[in-house]
Amino acid sequence: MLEKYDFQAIETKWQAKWEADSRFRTPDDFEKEKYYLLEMFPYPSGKLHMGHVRNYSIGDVLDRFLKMQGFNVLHPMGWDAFGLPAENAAIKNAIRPDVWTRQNIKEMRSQLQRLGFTYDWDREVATCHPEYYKWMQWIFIQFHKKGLAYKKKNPVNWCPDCETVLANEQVVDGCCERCGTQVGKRDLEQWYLKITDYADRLLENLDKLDGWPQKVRTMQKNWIGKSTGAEADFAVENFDKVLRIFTTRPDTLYGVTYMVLAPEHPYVSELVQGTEYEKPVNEFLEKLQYLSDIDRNATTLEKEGLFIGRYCINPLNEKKVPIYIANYVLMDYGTGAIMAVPAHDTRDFEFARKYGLEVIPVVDPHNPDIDLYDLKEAFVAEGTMIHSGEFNGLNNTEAMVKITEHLEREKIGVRSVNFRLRDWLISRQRYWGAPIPMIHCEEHGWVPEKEENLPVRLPEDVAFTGTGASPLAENEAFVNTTCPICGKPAKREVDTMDTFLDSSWYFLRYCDPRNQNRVFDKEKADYWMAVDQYIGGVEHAILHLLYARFFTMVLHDIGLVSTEEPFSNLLTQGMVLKDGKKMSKSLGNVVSPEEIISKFGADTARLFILFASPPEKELEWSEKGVEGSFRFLNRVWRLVAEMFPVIQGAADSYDAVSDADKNLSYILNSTIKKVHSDVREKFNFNTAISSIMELVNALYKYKDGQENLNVGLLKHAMNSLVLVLSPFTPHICEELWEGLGHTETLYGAPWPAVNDASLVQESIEIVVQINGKVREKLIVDTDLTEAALTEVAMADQKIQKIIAEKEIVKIIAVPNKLVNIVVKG
RNA sequence: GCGGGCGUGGCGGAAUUGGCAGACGCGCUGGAUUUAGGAUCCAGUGGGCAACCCCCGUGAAGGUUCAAGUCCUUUCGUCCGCACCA
Repeated sequence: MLEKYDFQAIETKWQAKWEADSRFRTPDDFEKEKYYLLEMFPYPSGKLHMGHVRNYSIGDVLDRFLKMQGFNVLHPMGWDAFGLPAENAAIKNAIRPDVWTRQNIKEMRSQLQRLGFTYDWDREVATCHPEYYKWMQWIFIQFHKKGLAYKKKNPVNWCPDCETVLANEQVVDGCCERCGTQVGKRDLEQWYLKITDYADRLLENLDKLDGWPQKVRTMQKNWIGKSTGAEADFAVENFDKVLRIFTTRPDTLYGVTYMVLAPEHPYVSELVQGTEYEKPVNEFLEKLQYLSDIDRNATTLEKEGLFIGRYCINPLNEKKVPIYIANYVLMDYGTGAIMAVPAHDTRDFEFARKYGLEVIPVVDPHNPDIDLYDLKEAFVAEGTMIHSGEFNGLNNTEAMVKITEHLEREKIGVRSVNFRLRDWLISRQRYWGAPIPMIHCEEHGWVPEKEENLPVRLPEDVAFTGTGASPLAENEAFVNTTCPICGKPAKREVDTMDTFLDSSWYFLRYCDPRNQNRVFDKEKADYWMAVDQYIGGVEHAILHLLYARFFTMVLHDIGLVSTEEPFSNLLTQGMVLKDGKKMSKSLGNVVSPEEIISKFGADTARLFILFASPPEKELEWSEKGVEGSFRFLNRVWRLVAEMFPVIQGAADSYDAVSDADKNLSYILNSTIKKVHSDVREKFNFNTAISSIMELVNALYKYKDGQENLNVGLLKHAMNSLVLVLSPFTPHICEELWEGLGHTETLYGAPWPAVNDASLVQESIEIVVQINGKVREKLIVDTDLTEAALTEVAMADQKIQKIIAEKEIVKIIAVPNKLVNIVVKG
């Protein structure tokens, strides 16, 4: 064994050995109990950052730990390799995106290996690889067959900087999620996936995902945004069409005092044509066009509207109400038209106030503090129906049902459900993505490429000018093809897929990554799926996780896999901060993993990251903290090295003779137990590590404080220490394990057994309180009864002194914990 | 505005779920050893007090309880998500 803790030599040695022995390959052993452990795969941007190191260190501890528990663990890694940065690099540095990406993958793969992670590299996938995107295209065609992929012309979010469209989900505060540029609108014909068909299931299943953080479930729930209500038809005076509105409050129909259309509503121009209102309406529309989405959607935006000179008739009470257009009504939700009930809707109330519109209360709160006829704000809570004809006196929630039924009976409305979730726009006007495998034929329209012709390969000779349109459109050899149906000349789709499609099923491909004939084998997928533990950043709470759920459901429905939900348990790890801020180049506070590894080693880097904070919390990077972790590993190293000659040849078994033996044995066994439960049940790696530190402290104390060392106990303690520490810092532990005389590698060695007998203590310290304040601590026999405990406590001199002259009101005794004496006077 | 989380020493963070607040680590103070040390070891380290076996202390205020960091009510601060979704 080496004299000094030479982490560099040790880490290189064991990484090479693991690799040479193929230690991390996972067989499809259907007989064994499986555990599918997955961390979100990275985009190969060039180098790993600390967030990656944290994410993958968490996963690696679990892998190593679970292997020790005997599970067949699938722990794969791959690359989310399509995407814009590669293309930008192509434009900027005149390097091909595939070359750039491959270089980055190579670099990052070697960084991952330098951290000692247990990935099964035989299962590596890269989404930009034709073997992968072939099946991506195949899946797209299956979606198309099921009617879940369609093309539609629509105003779409357009990022002028990235020069591509964005899904609604990729627009953050009206800006491009990636580059922050303000997003505009463009009318384009684009491919969509019908995720809205699955809205209800995506929502309902959330309740079953109890292994997910509540926060993520809530975010998805809000994103899907289901609201139940009714649609109702309002006739328009002197107009042949009816206006259909959507409301979640059909109970307030009698309180309607005006109507509001989205300015883009298709009826608006007809309604004002040739009237004095035409001009102001057009001006209003024009003004609105100049408003970006960001302003248009802000709640702070002053509500503005315009009467358009027309009236419509409330179908329930025949009341004639004016029609407005206003900036707060959106065309792309509901029907683009609302009935306004200012008494019971805050937005309508605000608008009515501004334009002096009538307010009619129809729900009575029975609250003396609220003057229904001089409302200060809209009343939106429950109450009793008033001014509502035959519905008067009902509770308003009952009235909702009754009025909806009435609408349906009279054929003037229907029960209706609306979702905020929109269909997923997946076309991207970019090069570096999977080509959408569709062909346009003059005669047959859009036709999928024949499956036997997949993949539709990305051509390599493409010019990147950086100007708007899809680069593939310039490549005639790519564009010109023949119709799969009639064989006549036809043109390929030149847009590529949103990269979120690639990452929506990669976890399924890992189950059978080299399959040439099928997307994946069902038996293998059924064995491995669902992912037992998924780990990644919370920034993917909505997009990626929702899309992946959607894909898995569709693939389930097609019969490709039995699982409907892909991820049973989800852990969202916190960010890595420096000086309280997110590490970023612009702030200049980035700590590079490489630097830490070369200075302290991978084990220290992993240990610090796991020790400094629980995984789901933010982690504050601390150079001093890293040094502390390094110090601890050195302390372990010296301890084992010093004990090695002492315990050499001893058996790994012992009788605890002295009190010190018993004490050490107790600490040892409770540490093994605690590390197990901290890791397995709670992912509390920080407390697991701190208890190992306590064990090391106890071992130092034991060895320095004893005349007669119990060598069997020490041998067992050293072996156990190395075992329980190994998931966190595998390299040093392998080296120590070897030094302790083991010939098999530590990876996959069984977890040490807990000796329950050692955990039973003869005596225990209890606390004696007077009126809830600790006054004395006593060592007593374990498991004393309440009566016996009380007796011991009362007999104590100090306690006697304090309670003398006082009246004892009550005594509470909790075995093995405390006695509380309540006194008066 | 709505929804969710979080407030504990100088710092990162513990506390078997109502039972000794501050584990473990960082930092700091003193000492030992060393030619030297940013190495190692020992002791101390929430505040107050000359001192204690005393008093105070988990953002603030109130409550429940023999007992509250933990439960309830109110409130302040902070972070995150959604944000005119009818």
